[in-house]
Amino acid sequence: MNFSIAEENYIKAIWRLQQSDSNVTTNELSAELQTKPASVTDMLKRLKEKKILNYEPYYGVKLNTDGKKIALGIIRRHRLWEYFLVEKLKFEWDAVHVIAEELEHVSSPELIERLDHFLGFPKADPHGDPIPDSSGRMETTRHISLHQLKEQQPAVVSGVNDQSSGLPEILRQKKISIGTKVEIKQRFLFDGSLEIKIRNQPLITLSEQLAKNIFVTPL
Amino acid sequence: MNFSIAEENYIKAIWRLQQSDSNVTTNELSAELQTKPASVTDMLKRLKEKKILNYEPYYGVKLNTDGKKIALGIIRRHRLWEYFLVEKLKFEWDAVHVIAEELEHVSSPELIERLDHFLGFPKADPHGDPIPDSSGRMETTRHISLHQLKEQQPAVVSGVNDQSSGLPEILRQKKISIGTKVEIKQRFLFDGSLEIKIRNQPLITLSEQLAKNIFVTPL
DNA sequence: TTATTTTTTTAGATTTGTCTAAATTATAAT
DNA sequence: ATTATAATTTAGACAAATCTAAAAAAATAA
Repeated sequence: MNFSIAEENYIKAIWRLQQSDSNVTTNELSAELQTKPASVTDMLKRLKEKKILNYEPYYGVKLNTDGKKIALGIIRRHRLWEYFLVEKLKFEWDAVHVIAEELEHVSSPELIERLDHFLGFPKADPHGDPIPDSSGRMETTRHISLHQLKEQQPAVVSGVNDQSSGLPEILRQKKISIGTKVEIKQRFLFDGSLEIKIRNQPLITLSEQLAKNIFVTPL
Repeated sequence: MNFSIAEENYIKAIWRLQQSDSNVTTNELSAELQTKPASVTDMLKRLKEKKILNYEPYYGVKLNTDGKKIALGIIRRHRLWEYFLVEKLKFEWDAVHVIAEELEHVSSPELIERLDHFLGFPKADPHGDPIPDSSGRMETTRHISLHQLKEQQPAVVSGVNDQSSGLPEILRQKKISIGTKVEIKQRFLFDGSLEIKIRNQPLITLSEQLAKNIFVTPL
């Protein structure tokens, strides 16, 4: 079956919300996609017709097996293009998300297989998010946000939010990148800011906002 | 101003037809785009609103200066992507046209400038068609089809039809590629077929159909 | 030059994806 | 348990891009 760009965007959004939430509501989708709830309802009815999700009026929506497979195909295209944009075209990673959102809808399977090969079958995109293989399998790097990390618990930076711009600049300044070893030394309840230790450098301060956009894997 | 994918396809089609025809008719466009003449009329009225072409009911259409600039931007994107697909992803050139028709609508100017840089600022796409620079200028390689070449007139193959599939296979077999020196030795009026000479090889026969899809620059 | 054919446009309908406003259902609060 | 609030759906409208059928204009042929 074939999906329009609008449909693909809904599928992707449902998949993303479903990761944390299992059952996705109309309002959540409406916020995620910047459309009105009424439009979401319309689209969910159409996608239900296409048998890629379970939708019960008033009770939210969930992708079925087919729907998840389609979603992972879109994610795969998105992340491969992001990798291409950063590795080959030398974009900063905060600039690539918007462009990849367009490229991901180009629908030639052979294009994607060749792109994957050209890029050397990367396992993760520039934000640290895993790239599904052609059959939809991907590493489940279960990372949490640095904000959720326990104090004194060593961890490695494994990703950053792929939607937020301006992140590379501040991370460069703070000398944080994917792979950096970090540990929370102190947490201020007043503003949620953190004092963290990086290798043998002096303590640095991160705002709550920043810590929420950095993902880590505890060691 | 911003154009939809449908609008861009019309602009590109008008530009292409305008090359040989100056004044483009509704029916020509309808044939080129595989739509009904009535749909063409509708779209021409909308594009006239946007002031990128001159359209007089019953008297055809012509892109104005702005329209040509937009068209050349689309052509630029198309041809750069074709070059990428062949040179980097190792597609055969008859496979790339359809994919490039999708990629050409991805609308980030910075993407295209970086892609151009990454590819080394190529002057022509894999079919020999010149790539406009970022301000819309391009080499006017005035090539003619091999079918139109005069007998005994030496020429160099400078391009092939970018829309026809199966061409690389037959050209590989006949040992013809861009840059090959050719000369027509004999033309048969019966079926339009040609006997041509390539370097120091024995004469080979090309069908009229094939000769019409090969472009040459007379020497 | 008049009639016929072809081309083009107009009128009205359809699909996709969106919206607003109103109605309905579910959830939370008293 | 009833009411108020919040979430969701329905109904009806709209813009973009297409279509069919009919009307109008231009080109061609008798």
